[in-house]
Amino acid sequence: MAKRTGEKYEAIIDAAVRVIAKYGYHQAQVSRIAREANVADGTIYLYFANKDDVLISLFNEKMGQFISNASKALSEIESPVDQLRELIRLHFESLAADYQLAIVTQIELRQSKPEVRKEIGLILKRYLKVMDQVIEAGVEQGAFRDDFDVITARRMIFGTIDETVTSWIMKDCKYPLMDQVDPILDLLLNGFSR
Amino acid sequence: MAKRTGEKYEAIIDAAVRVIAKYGYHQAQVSRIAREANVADGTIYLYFANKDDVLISLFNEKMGQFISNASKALSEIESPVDQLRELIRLHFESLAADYQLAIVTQIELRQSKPEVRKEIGLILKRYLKVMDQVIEAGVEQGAFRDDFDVITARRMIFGTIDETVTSWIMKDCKYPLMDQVDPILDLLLNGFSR
DNA sequence: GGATGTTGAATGAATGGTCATTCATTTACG
DNA sequence: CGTAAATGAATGACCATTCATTCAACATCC
Repeated sequence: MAKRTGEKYEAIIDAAVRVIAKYGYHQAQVSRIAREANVADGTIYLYFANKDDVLISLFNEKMGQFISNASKALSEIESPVDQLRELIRLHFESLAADYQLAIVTQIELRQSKPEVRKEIGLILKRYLKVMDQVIEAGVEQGAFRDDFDVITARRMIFGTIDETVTSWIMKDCKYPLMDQVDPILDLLLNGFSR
Repeated sequence: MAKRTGEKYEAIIDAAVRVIAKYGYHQAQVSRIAREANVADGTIYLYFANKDDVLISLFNEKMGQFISNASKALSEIESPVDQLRELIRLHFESLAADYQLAIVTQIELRQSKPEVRKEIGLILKRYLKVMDQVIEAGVEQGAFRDDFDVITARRMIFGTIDETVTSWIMKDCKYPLMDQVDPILDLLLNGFSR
């Protein structure tokens, strides 16, 4: 049991994204996901240990993909400012490209049980490390100030990006998320002060 | 039914905070809240329409209180920079003062059903308006730049504060949250750039 | 080549546990 | 007494998970 690959494995994960995005976390019963994947209820348990495992695997697959892409893309950029811009751009781009996934990761999965959120947190940590590296490079190369705390700065970057995406979804993605990249970069770099 | 005041009304809300903080949202059954409040299960339905109503009322009572305090305090400050500092300070102070409430509003209530979260969002909006006013005053008085979007800036402030509080809770409140006020204010005002 | 056997994937109806909510009854108070 | 407040056992709805059964594909032998 619990194969972790195959056509149906992916079909179930993709069905879960669609069902959760459409009906919300609390209405995403196993049987509904199964129906959406054209699979019997029991089949899900041949590929996943339980319902929680479906959700964790979903996040792991999608986020893991994104972190790999982002790491690689950033490593090919020299300038810390350009790295930061690209980080924001990639983050927004990946969610704007698949707004069902955006709803699921940004809104719905945050309603999951502690055990699930704990796993999600571990996966997210890998992304936060990438952010830290960008900031540290900027400090070392002298593009950024050296008198602030990296963790505080990273929380600011992540918090700002996260809040921006969440409001974008809450407003039904009515405006282009990508338009926010440069305004945010500007404020992060230069602050509000005149 | 559904009186919205009285000794037991408050006892139930406070019990809900304690139970949710201690056992988590998903283990906060009505009967457990009732027991913690020294009240019978059915009594809760004399004061609240249903379980969701307990959660919404909880947030409304606690957050409403905070917004009133903050509005008043800020109106007595002239300098926009000082207003922003005080906003951050009050936000952190109110959560550092009652870390059970912090857990509930910051972590647990975010797992609630859509209907509950919608109500919570409405209440939060009043707070976001206060933030907007602080930013607008800063722009008008020339303390802040006038070439950024107020909404973008507010998302940055709120996102940063929110993420900071969440990590503080996730790290079991091991360091003084208040220590973060000035570093955050500095980064918001001046940015990362050298 | 067709009859028969074997395997494991897939099915979906049935189960069991969990709670929110109700309401018949009791208690307290004026 | 009469009324309102409080009680808590009983109810019923919901849903993840199980597992006896079916099905499909391929192998083996005459």
